[in-house]
Amino acid sequence: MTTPVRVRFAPSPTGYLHIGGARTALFNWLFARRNNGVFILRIEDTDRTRSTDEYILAIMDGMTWLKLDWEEGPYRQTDRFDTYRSFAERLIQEGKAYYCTCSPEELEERRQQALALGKSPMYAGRCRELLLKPAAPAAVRFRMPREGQTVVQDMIKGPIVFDNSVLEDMVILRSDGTPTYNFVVVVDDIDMKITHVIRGDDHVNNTPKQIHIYKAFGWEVPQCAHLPMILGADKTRLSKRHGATSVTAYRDMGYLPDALVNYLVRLGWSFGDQEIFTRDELIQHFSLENIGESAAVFNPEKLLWLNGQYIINSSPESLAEAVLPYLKRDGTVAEDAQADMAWLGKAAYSLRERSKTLVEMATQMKYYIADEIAIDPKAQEKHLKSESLQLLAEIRILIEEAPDVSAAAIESLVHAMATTKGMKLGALAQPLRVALTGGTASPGIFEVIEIMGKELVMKRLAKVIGG
RNA sequence: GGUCCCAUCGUCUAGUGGCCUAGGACGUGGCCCUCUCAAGGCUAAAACACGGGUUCGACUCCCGUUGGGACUACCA
Repeated sequence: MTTPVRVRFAPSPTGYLHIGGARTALFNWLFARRNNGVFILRIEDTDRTRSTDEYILAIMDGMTWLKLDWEEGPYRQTDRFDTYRSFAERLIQEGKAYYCTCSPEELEERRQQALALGKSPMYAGRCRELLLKPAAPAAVRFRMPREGQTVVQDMIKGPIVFDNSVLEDMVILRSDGTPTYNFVVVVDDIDMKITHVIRGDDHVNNTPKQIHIYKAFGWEVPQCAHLPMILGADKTRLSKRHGATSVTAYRDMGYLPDALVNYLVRLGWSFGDQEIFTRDELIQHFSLENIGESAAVFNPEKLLWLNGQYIINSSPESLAEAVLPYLKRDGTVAEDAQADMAWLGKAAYSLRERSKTLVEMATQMKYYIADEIAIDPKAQEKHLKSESLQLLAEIRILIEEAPDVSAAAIESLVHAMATTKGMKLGALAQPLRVALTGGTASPGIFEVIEIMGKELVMKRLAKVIGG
């Protein structure tokens, strides 16, 4: 009987859910699902000046959109300050932590001096042996061992060895009594019985410090797995200057959550040559062993391709659902309109191979829906000359008199007309396309006619031909 | 500066000592299909950072160099 897997995603609410955070959340979620474990959301808001409720909501919104559901939480660390203080108190009692009255200004000054001398800027331990009593403005520092080594057994990178001499006596309680990150993480992970800590590898240097806190309390250290970073095209850590980095920005740009998840999971994880996975396949195949060890560059073009693949493989029903919000956002469909979802599905489905995003799809759908369309001047110039207009007039009569405007029916009519005139189909199809869609690119023109319906087609032709 | 991590096509990656004249995917070029644009099919160019070992044999193991990244707060 093994202990049940419990993992957590622990973002700090100082910004929206970004690409890197989303991938960390995703890997935790996948690991939990794969192992029938529990996925916990914990908000690390001990920095009260930078954390906001708005960001907490935004993070949850992002996770919900990506369909990363959690069993427990969101826990908020600001709700747990009493717990942290009592734990810290215990450390002080046992001499494992001590009061420090050095002011931030002094510390900064000493750091600069050390740096100028080419020495390590870490806290030298001035108050370490003073056995100070709790004075008004005093921080509490953890007493790190000065000798020996600490080994982090990382599930992705293998053993990582640190000399204890490089470990700083870090502050665990600020002088205002609030706890700091490296301390609360450990208290919470134990309190929440976390079995596996899966996080970004920007935390590896924190890990040996945290290990000593576990030990100070006599606790067992969870398994840890440090994920490689996600980089921008310039190979520096992905940030705002690399363009869109928040998850919701991708929603706004018309990406499907499953596509983003698929892209993110393949950034650092692989399963042979497979590129596209269903959620179930992901859960089934996911394992920490298949995670790479090197940082990965975020490639928007591959994400775009994947999104296109997901759109192509979507059903008409799900496309209708997915694209509707964008149609409303554009004002193509009225906010309060009762949409004909079956028709919408058919229209969206016709554009699935031509839309890399839902935004592109919604844009193209305008010509199926709008009363008036703008005609591209270049297209008009090329395809709507007077001879073309005459042909269109003939086609207009053909369609007018047609008992049904199914793609097949109209196609055979127009084909026959082309044959009679000894013309190529394109000579008829292109003017028709420009007249109906306003441009030179669209789905098969007969499919377009079927979807538009006779009334709208007649209207568009009348507009172009005149009369 | 110190500590730690990393190193296969431009990018994501497969590869766990011989299966590699290094495979797949995105992107790029060409061809095919075709009423347009796509989608799709076929195809081409494109990589084991470098130097030492270990071994009968290294992309794979070890060491070093170089390069990149992260951390180095009373931020998380």
